[in-house]
Amino acid sequence: MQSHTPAGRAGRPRSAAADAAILAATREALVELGWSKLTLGDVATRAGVAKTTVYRRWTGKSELVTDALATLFDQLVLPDRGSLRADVEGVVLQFADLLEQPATKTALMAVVAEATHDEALRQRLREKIVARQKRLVVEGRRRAQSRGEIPADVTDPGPQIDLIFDVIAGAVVHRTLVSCEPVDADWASRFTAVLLDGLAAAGG
Amino acid sequence: MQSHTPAGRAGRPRSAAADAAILAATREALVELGWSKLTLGDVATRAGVAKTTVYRRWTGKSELVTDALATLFDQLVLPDRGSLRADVEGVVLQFADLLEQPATKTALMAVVAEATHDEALRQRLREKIVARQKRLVVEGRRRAQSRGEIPADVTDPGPQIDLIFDVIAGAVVHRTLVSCEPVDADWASRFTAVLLDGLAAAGG
DNA sequence: AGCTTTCGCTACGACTCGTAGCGTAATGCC
DNA sequence: GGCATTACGCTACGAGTCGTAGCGAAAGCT
Repeated sequence: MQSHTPAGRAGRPRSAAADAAILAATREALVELGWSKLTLGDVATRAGVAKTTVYRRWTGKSELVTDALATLFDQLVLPDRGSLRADVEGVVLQFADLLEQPATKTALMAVVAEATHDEALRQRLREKIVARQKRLVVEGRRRAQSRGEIPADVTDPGPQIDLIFDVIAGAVVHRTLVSCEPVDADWASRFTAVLLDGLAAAGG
Repeated sequence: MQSHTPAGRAGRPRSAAADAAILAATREALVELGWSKLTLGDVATRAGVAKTTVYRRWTGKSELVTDALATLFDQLVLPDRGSLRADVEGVVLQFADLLEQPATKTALMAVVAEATHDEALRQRLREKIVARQKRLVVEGRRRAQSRGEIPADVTDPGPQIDLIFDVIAGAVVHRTLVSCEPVDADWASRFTAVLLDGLAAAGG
C-alpha cells in the first residue's frame, strides 16, 4: 500500500477493506481493459469507492498496478518434489501458469515499461517483485545442497543466484509473452535439462 | 509502414520522407517521454507533419511504436568471431547494448504489454520483430555446424532454435529491464558457458 | 490538362486527468 | 461522553488528449 497507517495516529483510520477492494478492482480492470485503457476512475467505480480515495493512497497508475501485481506474484511457492530437477520444472510450470493469467502478463510488462524511465518505480518493482521472488532460487539451491545434489557454496553464491533467476524468469516470460508460445511439460523439461546440465558443466 | 503505396495507383503518392520523419520522431519521443506520456499529436509536431498525416498511416500508438521499434532491432547483425562461443557472447553483448538505448527498452516492454490483449498487435510483433531476429540463431547454428563445432541436424531443429532464442533474449531482457543489472563481459561469459554446456550435455 | 490522392490546417465533442471543496462518518484521546 | 482529527463520498473544475471531419492547396500519375 502507499501509506501504512502511522502508529498512534489520531482520527479515522484508512479502511483496509477499501485497500483490498481497490487492488481486486485493479486486477479485474487489467484483465478487461489492459494497461493503456485502464483508468483510475474506472477502478474506483469497480471498487465501490470514490476516485479521491484511490488518489489518497497511490500517486498514480504505475504504483497501483505494481502493488496489484505483487499480490499475484505472492501466490508462487516452491513445492518440494524430491529432486532439484523436479523442483525447477515445477517452478517453471507454476510461473508459466501465473503468466497465463491475463492480469499478470499485462501488468508485468506495462510496469516494467514504465519503470524504464522512472527510478522510483524501478525501486518499487525491485522491492515488491524481484527481491521477493528471488527467494525461490535461494530456497531451491538450499534444498538441493541439503540433498547432496550440488556442492555447498565455496564462493559468493550471489552472482550465480542472479544468473539462474534471470535465465529462468527471462526465458519463461519471453516464450510466453514475446514469442507467444505455450510453456508445456515438454518445453519445461528440455529447458530444465539445459539449465541444470549447463550449471553442472560450467561450474557456476 | 501501415500501408504500402498500391502499385499503379493514381494520385499523389505518400511521402516516404514523412514516414521516416514520423518514425524518427517516435523514437525521439519515446526517449524523452516514455510510453504512457507519448502522444501522437506530439509525434506529429516533432516530425513536422500534421496529426492527420500520422493517423492516415497508423491506426494507433501501438502500431506506430512497433514499427519504430523494428527499425531499432534491425541494427542487430551476427559478426563472425571465429567460434560459436565467441559468436554467442558477441550477440549477447550486442543485444544488451541495444536494450541500453532508452527508446528500445521502453518501447519493447510497452508493445509486449499491449500485445497481451490485442491479437493483431501480437501478429505484427511476431512478424516484424520475433521472426526477423530469430534469423540470428539460425545463422549462428549454421556457422557452428560448418565449423564442425556441433553436429548437423538429425531431427527437426525448430524446437531447439525456439528454446535457444527464448533463453538468450529472455535472459538478457530480464537482467537488463527487470533485475536492472548490467550485462557486462563477465555476465555474458558466464551465461554463454551455461547455455552452450547445457545444450551440449542435454543434447538439445 | 485533368483527375486523384495526399497534405497542412482548423475545429469539434468526448473522454480522462489530477485536484479542490464540501458535508458526513468513524476513530483516538481526554 | 465530548472533542479533535482524519478518512470518506460526492460534485465540480480547467487542462489536456483523443480520433475524426471538412476545407483548400499541393503533388504526381495517365
